[in-house]
Amino acid sequence: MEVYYQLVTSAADLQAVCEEAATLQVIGLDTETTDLDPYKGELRLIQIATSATTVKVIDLKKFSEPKKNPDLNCLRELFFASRPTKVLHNAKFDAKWLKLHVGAELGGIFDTLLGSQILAAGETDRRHNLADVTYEFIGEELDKSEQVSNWSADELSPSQLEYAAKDAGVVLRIREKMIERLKAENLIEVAKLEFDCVQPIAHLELAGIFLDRTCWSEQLKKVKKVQLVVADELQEMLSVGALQGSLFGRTEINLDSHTQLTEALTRLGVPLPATTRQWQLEPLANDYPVVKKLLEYRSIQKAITSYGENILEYINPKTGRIHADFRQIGAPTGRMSCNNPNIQQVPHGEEYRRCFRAPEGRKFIISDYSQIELRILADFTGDPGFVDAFNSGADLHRTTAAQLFNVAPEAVTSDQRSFAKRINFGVVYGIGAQRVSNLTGISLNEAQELLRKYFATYRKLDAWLREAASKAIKERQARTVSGRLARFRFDAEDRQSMSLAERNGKNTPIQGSSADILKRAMRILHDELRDTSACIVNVIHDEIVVETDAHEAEAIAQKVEKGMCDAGEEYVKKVPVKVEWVIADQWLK
DNA sequence: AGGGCGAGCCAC
DNA sequence: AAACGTGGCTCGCCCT
Repeated sequence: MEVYYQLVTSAADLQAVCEEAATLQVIGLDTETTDLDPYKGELRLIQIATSATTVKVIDLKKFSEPKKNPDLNCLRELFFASRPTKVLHNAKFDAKWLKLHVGAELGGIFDTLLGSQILAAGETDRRHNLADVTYEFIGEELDKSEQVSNWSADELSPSQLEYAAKDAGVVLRIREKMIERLKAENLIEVAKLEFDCVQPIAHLELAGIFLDRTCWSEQLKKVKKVQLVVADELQEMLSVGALQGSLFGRTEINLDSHTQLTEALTRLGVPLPATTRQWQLEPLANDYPVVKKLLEYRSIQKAITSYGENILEYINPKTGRIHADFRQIGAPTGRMSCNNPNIQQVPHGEEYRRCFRAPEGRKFIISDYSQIELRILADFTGDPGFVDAFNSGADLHRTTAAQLFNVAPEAVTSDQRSFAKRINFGVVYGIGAQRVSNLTGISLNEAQELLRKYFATYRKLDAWLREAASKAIKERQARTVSGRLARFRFDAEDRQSMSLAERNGKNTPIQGSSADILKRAMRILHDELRDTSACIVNVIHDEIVVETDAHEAEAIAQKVEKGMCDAGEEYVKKVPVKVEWVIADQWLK
């Protein structure tokens, strides 16, 4: 389809564009930049499609200091308003550039990337780049060859401008088709939830988080010292009885090679299980000192490789902070994922987390939902045991332990409580007797008996889980509280794939609803914190880390707690939603 | 040489 | 067979 573009280079033309756009219900939006990193490159073009075939291309090179330039005020107003709806593909990308380089925030986002992912509902074989989505929804090929062209040239070529204009126009046509499909699949609500979460995540990435380089290096130095000793000890133990070793000193093996390790351990007469995984090796540790040493080595090695110097390379030279990438729909359940680096998987140990800290004069508010998945489960199942425990403020794990062990709640030992806790959490994942047995050390028969008792205590919970499993097979899908859809693929001949689908049927609504609540909370907090010193700097599934000026930390913490509770209570009705927070200098609870 | 994949282990 | 769910990272090994 032919797209007509108008190049906008003057304040007067821009004003006219904004005035026209403001009268519309929907506009297409896209940007062209000279880099992928907004802290590095320049924002060159902003394309506004007033119709699928008419696009205004704003050349920011013709506007000096765009962030402060009053000529762009009309643009900032247009963008911030919830109407017209702004249609973009991967809006997070553009939102970051517009925020940083123009000082603009986008209201009323429709993101065709997220829409495509929502419709795919976890089908992993689907691609979601603009070319693929264009083909999928309107059946046209899209030429992306200019995407990587030189966007810093003084004068852009007609071909570049045409390409730029085309992308902004095509999303309008995709949206028309996409809305039909979202409606047909009952996915409008979840789409809105996701679209509203784009801007908060854009700000989260721009804000980044401060990592104390020195603190991290010092920690690493300590671990490396220990590692040398442990590696040497392990080599020594493994080389006993090696053939070539006697003449030329010790035979060194690669301790990280699974093959070499298996060989060496076998030679030493260690009865190796199928794999050398931690959980399989643990029972052998007492009888074989070499196994114990191996486990020690592994845990140190993990610390050095995964949490070593590499993370320091992610510190942005401009901001001195780490700006990780968050994938808004990272898992089929709707959970976010994070990489480059993954700051959702920093070890819980104090020595690591204390390196993430608030800069001078700032504070962290570390805030998390208390047992949100179990509360969601209580709400879904309406099981009186769960519901009453949460409503009365009782300790659910203690209550469960009392039931399982036939003792009064006050008489529950800490061992019994942690036992019950494991079962309660396990249930969320569709745990079976085998796993209970492995986890707790009781026999398979005892584990079966225990689960019978557990589900006899929580009858409605049992019924809900059974129903969830059978629905997963019958309907091949599940939904969360926001209506998010997850489709399951399995082979009716393959028991393993069937039982996986059943466990997914139980787990997806719970894990996914928790993700829904968190995303809703991010939106609420984004609005609540807009004109304060506070910003969200990390999000870890049920935890939100906010950074704020120290003087208003207490007030901000109150806002955060309220926002998170409100988000939860929009979806969870039968039990209260509880949020716990601390104000701290470091990422420590 | 470098991509793909599995093993192993970190987070929730 | 970890038959307890979702991710990402780093390593060795295999393949082209």
